[in-house]
Amino acid sequence: MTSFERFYAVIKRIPKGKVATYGQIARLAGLPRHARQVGFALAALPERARVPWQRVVNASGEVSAREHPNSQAIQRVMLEREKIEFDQRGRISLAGFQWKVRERRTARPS
DNA sequence: AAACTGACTAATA
DNA sequence: CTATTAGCCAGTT
Repeated sequence: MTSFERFYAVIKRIPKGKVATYGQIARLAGLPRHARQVGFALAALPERARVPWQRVVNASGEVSAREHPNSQAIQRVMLEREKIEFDQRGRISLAGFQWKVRERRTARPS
């Protein structure tokens, strides 16, 4: 399994209406400090893949810039369509919209 | 094989 | 709050 596929698997679990950061994806995939690789994986993502790539934003809660600015706008529209709100500066409140998930846990909490 | 390149981040000023 | 910087690391040249 490639690291890309591990990232995709995590991203697929992001619920509609929530977002996750690149670093968060990397950590959940078991590959800490691979945030940049996550972005790279998304850039390489084939259009046909059913991966909610639009739900991945940077640690500041904004849609990251990229080579083709167009898809950036598309991403925002897709998120707004999921009822995610942007402030005047184009940022999402992570406090309210970030996907919070329990990290892997080995022991059972009684 | 060495250099370059990011859809990144946390720390610092 | 914004701007800069130094880490980061696999895929591409």
